[in-house]
Amino acid sequence: MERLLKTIKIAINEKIYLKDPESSQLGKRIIEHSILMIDEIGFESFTFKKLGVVIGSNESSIYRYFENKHKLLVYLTSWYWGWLEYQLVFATNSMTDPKEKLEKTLAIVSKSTVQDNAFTHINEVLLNKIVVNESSKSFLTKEVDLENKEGYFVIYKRMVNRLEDMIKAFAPTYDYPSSLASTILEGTLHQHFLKDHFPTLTNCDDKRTPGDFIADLVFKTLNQHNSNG
Amino acid sequence: MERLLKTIKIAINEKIYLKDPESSQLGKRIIEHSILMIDEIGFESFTFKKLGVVIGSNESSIYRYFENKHKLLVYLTSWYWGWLEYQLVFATNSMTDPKEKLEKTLAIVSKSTVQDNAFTHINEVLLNKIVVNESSKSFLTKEVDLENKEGYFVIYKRMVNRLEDMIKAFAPTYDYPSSLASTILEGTLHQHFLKDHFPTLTNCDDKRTPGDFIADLVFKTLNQHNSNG
DNA sequence: ATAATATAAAAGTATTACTATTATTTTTGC
DNA sequence: GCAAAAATAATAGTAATACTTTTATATTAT
Repeated sequence: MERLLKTIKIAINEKIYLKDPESSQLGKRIIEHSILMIDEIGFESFTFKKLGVVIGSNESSIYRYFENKHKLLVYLTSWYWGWLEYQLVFATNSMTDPKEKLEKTLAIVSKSTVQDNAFTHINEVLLNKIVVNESSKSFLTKEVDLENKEGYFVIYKRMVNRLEDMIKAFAPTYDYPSSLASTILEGTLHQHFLKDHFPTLTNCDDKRTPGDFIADLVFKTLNQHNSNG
Repeated sequence: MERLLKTIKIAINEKIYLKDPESSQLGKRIIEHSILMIDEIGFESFTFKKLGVVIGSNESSIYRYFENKHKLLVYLTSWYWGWLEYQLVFATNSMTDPKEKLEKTLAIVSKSTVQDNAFTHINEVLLNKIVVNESSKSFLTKEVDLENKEGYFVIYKRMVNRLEDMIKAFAPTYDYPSSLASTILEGTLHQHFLKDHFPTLTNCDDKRTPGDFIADLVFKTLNQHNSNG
């Protein structure tokens, strides 16, 4: 998989950036260090000026890649979902049994991220932390409808729709396949957050993971549905 | 209920404000118009300066009530959860059947908010919209652990724990009562958001509500659990 | 070698998120 | 009803943010 991914590029909607950060060394440094910095100080405190200082570059040069830090966040989360989607499709493509396929899918979307060395300038473990802690801010804005229309969130939506399809294949008459799919993704992220900051609001920890909870929830729901109509 | 609530005050942790906004006319105007304004322009664009202009008061006077807009958001969401908690306890207190009680609870926490005239300066419908669109930003911060330790989120946590207790009463051996409880609250808000902005990611609309989805999810899960162990 | 492009440096602007000081108004305690 | 205290308003000021613009320098492509 590693070798294959080295030739693969996660395709991000061109409207999100002014200049493709994958097209230059500076662009890659922007991505690499924005991940480190947002993880370290949080999205609110993160600025292009501070980023410029640590990558030894000028604020104005960063503005030639991204209009503002919000679009950079949209880029980073899109990249993450594209990367996860790739893993998902790769791992489940050959599977035929709907149950196995759904199980594998849940395992992939809810597992703790491990470093993937295929993309040397992207730290996937930290990017996953950013998705847990910051990604809601990319769509909880007044501009969400406009940006959605422009296609900023297509990768995420495609991911939810893939999950929806797997749910339908396993339980064709279930009434809420897309609501369950979106709940799986958001719910998993939220349980990861609670595990780290509000342990009394979750039963998840290092032994019973958010993935275990979600798998239990999904299969209890769909099995009950399949057996009782 | 209306008359009773007129004598009730939602108790908010005193560390969240510098001066209790319920203690003066100016304070109430701050709350009233911050709700209108955050709903209208969004939390990012909302400033104390703009609020001062519309309430005909000075920026510096607002700073005597709240240190910054983040604490005001924490106050507003706390008030909302306290208000919902009150309705929940009031409506379910006399119930004895665990199933009925859980059903009623789900109905209350997931229903579309209607205006409550008991608190004249608070528009609960708009406040509910703010909770859907902005409340995640109150805890997705680098300061969350510190603020949690200071008790900023006690009301929300108490609400999740009440839900957890109802789940336990109905399904005493279920493994994930608090994870399910937190998923119910966050999931409901998220489905409301999707319904308004990403209709392809949810099956909920005006006919099949987020409440219907969540009730279906919860009872399918817990019934399956109760019958299969 | 020249032109085109990318990056860096510097300066400037409007706004934000405050703090501090002083003046004025309102409330309260006697 | 008056003085003291408290609350609010007005004004000014600061440092940082979120940019934009201009110009200079370096890099790359033809």
